[in-house]
Amino acid sequence: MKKYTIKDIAELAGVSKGTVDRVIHKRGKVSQKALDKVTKILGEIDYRPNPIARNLKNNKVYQIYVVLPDPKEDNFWAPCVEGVIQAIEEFKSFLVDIKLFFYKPTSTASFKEINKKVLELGPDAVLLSPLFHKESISAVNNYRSAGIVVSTFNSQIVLEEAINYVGLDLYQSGRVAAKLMHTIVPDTHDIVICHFDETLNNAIHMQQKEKGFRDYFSELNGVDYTILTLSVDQTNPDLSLVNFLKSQDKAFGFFVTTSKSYNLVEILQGQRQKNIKVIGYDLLDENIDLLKKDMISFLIHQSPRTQTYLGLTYLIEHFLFNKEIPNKKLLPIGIVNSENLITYL
Amino acid sequence: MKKYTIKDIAELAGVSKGTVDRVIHKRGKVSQKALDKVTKILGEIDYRPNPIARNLKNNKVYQIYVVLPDPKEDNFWAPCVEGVIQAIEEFKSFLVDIKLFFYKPTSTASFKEINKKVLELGPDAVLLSPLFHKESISAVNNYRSAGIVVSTFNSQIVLEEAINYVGLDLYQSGRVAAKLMHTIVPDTHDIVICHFDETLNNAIHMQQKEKGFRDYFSELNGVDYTILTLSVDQTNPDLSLVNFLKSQDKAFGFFVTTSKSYNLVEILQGQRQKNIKVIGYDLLDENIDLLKKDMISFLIHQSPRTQTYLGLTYLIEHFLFNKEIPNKKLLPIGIVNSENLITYL
DNA sequence: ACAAAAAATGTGCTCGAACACACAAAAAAA
DNA sequence: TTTTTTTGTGTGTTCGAGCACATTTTTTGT
Repeated sequence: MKKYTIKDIAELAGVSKGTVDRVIHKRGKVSQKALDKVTKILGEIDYRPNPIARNLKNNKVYQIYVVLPDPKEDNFWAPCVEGVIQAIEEFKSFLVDIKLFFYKPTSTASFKEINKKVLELGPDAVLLSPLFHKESISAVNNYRSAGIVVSTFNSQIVLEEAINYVGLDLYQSGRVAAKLMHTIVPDTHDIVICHFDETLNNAIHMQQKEKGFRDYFSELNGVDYTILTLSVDQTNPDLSLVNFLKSQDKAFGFFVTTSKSYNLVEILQGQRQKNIKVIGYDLLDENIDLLKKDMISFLIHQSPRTQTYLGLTYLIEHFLFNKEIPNKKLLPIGIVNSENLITYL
Repeated sequence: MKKYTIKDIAELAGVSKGTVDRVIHKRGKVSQKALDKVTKILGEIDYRPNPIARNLKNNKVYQIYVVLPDPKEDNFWAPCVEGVIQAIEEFKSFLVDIKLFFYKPTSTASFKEINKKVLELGPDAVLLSPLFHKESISAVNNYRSAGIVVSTFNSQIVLEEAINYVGLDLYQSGRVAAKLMHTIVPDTHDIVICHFDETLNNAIHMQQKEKGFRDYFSELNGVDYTILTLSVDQTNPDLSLVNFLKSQDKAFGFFVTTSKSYNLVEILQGQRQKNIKVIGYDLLDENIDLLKKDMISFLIHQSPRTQTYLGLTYLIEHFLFNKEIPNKKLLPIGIVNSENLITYL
């Protein structure tokens, strides 16, 4: 499998490399005769420009900025930062400059402000966690008008034109949780879906997960579970939750749609019969601890670290080597128990 | 974060780029004075040679050969070939040449023959599936004496010097299966470990998995399961298996240590009570079918496709960009049920 | 002191693509 | 026909590292 260069083509076509260049890039003036000669050769061989030579000539430092919630505000985002750091480390020698920008996950104003700032700095690409749907669409459009490539991770947003996304199919993850619940909870017992988030700013996430969860059970024949939904936010503090849980004597399986399973387990502790089953999301330290103690049966892993790492490598390799960015990269939905846990850390 | 070039260093140190080159590569003669000047600058700045320029100058087509069992003989290996094809596709434009070599998974002679052939061809690197332990060690040593880089995948072999490995921790995967079994099978029931392989050439694999499985249960306190082991090979055909299973009335959970779960389910079908639980390995079409029908509870995913893909990218990026090859890359042990199945395909 | 050898250092070319620029050939205008 | 413009084509430089070769400086031997 011979690798052809522009010079090779020039010789084969009996023209100079300048002419070949003009034909390939459709720039400048080329006579019909020369065009024919070169396109003939181009059709006969499989010419792929050497991405390394191209990049060397380019000699540009690409600016890629990552916009995500501050992990100090919500620990869920800490692994995302690790993924970014890993990418920085791995591409240190290359002409890329990766910078992190944090916003407050509880504040749309902060989100807008940071995106404005990033837009002004004018990077080549932005990897964005589009937590707030409306504001994200506007931010993405602004970036695009400025010719900035945008990729998203963790939550999908809907736009007319497709946008690059790395993350989970959240609806499907709800179905996965349901299947697990179905496997471990006898069908005479009740199930509670808990939307456990202090600010409810993960609303879209939680809805998609709930839908997947409920769809699974409603598609089952001959089995009827009772499934309740419980939303907890700032206007609905722990006390009311405790009261609710007390009143639901039969509830047996709990599906927590956020990373706050540990919060639920804490409240349930001692409160009810020991034999309840909890399925939740994310490998936070608090959750890991309870998973090991069998107080959480399964955790669904959203691979936050992989999301940012992959999102970044796609962008970097696009700029450096002209690789195509996959439009939609859905990561495997990881089912984690106490034994395969370490293989995910 | 400025990126320095050799020319930059030469100017800063007041010498020519030739001298800087000699200092960096410790070749040729350099005066103490010049050495000091250059090392001083080198200590002050963070110089990283541009891997792209280096590779361009190199201008060598790296030969990387993949040696694995013929997927026509055992379908387990088909995804491995897909992983190789994906890597070929992705690095088409680069100066790498990836070739596939198949051996018969039932024949050590074939394994030796193929490795001899590959050794004679003298590639730059070999990605090897070391199915036969003794023969693999000898093959790896031969490659190394010839200065060929070797990486392995799917099964780990033990050597004095470390060898690159991409794959699962098989012992741990046995523990994962045990934990799952523990979650879905009441402790009054018996469990059978099935080593289901026509030729028993996966002996090491199966032993590691069994050990992990048994260790998990023996570490449990206050619960005693009865765990039986059943080996099936050519000298022990289906009939004897059927007889065995008939005699074990209490057996309830089955752990199949190979990808042949479908074989077990086929035999069990109609033979015994319906409510048995099977946990096995690998997303073969036959297994997937049974997983969807709930006749297999969980499949453990060994990510064969990812194993070869990753193993290859490590080698390629090592040659092209001087990246370090991770000595041991243990992939997450994927727990697969009917709902997260599609996210693994 | 002077030539020869050895040591130290600088210069220049290569890799492949990209692109500026110079120059030639053909076509249009004088 | 000559001049000017348009169109077409080839040459040469750049990017950074690597390495061969040329050149300069120092050391050694007589």
